[in-house]
Amino acid sequence: MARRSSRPRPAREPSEVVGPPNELGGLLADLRVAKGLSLRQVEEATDKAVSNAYLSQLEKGKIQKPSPHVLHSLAAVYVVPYEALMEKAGYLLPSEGNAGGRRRRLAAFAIDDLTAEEEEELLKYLAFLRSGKPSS
Amino acid sequence: MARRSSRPRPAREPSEVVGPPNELGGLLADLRVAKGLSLRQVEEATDKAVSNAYLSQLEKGKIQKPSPHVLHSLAAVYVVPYEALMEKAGYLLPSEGNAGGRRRRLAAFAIDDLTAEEEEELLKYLAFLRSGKPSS
DNA sequence: CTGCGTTGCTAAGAATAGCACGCAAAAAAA
DNA sequence: TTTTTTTGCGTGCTATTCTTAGCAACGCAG
Repeated sequence: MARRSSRPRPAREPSEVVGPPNELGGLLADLRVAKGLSLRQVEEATDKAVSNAYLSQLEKGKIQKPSPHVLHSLAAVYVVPYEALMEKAGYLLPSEGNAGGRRRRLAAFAIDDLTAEEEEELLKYLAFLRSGKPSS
Repeated sequence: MARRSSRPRPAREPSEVVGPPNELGGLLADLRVAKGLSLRQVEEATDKAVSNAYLSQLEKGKIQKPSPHVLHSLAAVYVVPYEALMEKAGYLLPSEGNAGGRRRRLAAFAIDDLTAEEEEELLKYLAFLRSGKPSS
């Protein structure tokens, strides 16, 4: 299997967000044992969102990129913050959640008060404005 | 700076992590058009991290759970912060990303690249939007 | 000892993310 | 016009996530 027809491509690394590969599994296992919970108890605590079998694979490092939905459920059971698990899974850089060092001045008008609907309307209008102009 | 407290807050079901189903596709399409980029130009801009074919399916709502890795790449191309796409994809609750209480009401989509004229046009349009619409 | 329940774990499969390839239509060039 | 390029989008296909059953080992009554 895994027979490539032909890939002359230099096998580009997708340059991922970041990621320690296997440490997540051990962390999840430690968290569970620290809470004194069994695999099935965790499954029950997540309201069947994470099966005990899948959690086992997760802890043994057989899953490389668990869905954020799973991480969120587990973060709720073990009390750790969701961000921490996301970071361990390689979905977030160590301090990516609150950069804020960029984008300043132009946002000076009322965008802080935008509702989601207004945001989308503005975006569509901007798309219309620029529909013929490649920037720069 | 007057504070608009009359934001129509959409009720949310406390069942799932979050539940905007298909809104992500339209948002991504709007962002791309607003930048004046084609599907293949975005693929190129992400350094082949997101194929044009997949981006098409993404914009048409055929993909339900895109990987955060994809969202990260797209957030880099369109200037929108990573958090925003994660939230639209249903991976984050509207105020989950920042535990420090720092409220970064983003909605700063392509604002970094706005020209002065575009900013003025947007401001006018926003004024128009808000003058004609009662709060739902 | 023989059930009976719980533990972690695995095998096999269903479901889906994501990509390479290619096509029809629109746009641009000739 | 015709030809070429670019556009978005559909079609297989692979890799991976996640699920449903089930297994072997353990402890504890009876």
